Amino acid sequence: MTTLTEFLTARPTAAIAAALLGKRLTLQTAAGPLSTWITETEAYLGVKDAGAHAYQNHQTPRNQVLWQAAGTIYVYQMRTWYLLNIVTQAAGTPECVLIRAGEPITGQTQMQQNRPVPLARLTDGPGKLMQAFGLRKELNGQRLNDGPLQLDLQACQRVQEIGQTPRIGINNKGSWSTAPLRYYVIGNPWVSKIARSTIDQEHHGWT
DNA sequence: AAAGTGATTGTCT
DNA sequence: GACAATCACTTTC
Repeated sequence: MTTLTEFLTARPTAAIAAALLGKRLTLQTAAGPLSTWITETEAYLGVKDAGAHAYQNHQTPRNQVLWQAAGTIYVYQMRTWYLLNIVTQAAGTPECVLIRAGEPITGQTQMQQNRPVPLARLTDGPGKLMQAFGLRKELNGQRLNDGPLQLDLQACQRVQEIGQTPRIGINNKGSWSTAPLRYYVIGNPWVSKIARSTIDQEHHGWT
């Protein structure tokens, strides 16, 4: 049995980001559980990564929770949206994985109340996922699996094929702009910026 | 289908 | 005052 801490520390953060695909992410609410299969992630490699908030160990009030232990939730605001990250590696090593999208499993009705759009556009982006969950910054600094937000390492889909591209929105950061640190489930409809023609209607990219 | 633009708001220098 | 780990809408092919 792999513990959450082992899962989030025993290998490089890029490998953790890939391993998170297909895992179940659930938010417990008064209206019941809102859960998704993770379909898209990005790795942020801390002090050496020019695209990361923790680049060169630069600490600010916004990003300070990145230096906490693996499993700490890092939420920050991007314009009018909120983005969810999971801190990886030991305390003091400010790396993390951005959860960019997920396939709805349960709580679809509730999620569509939080974000009134068609199912196909409900959770196919990092800001959209957080809006569907009805979350803002309240979970920042809290611990995953120690509150309403839970990652289930047992329940998971198996990914047919993992796609890899540069991270979205990381511009003018030299080789870090092109580093292939974004991972996604090829064929899944709930992935940001994908061509409809590549969607696997039958299995959504799972085996 | 892809590329471009504007909205909008907290954060940091 | 500049800018951002986004999104939705418009334009163009």
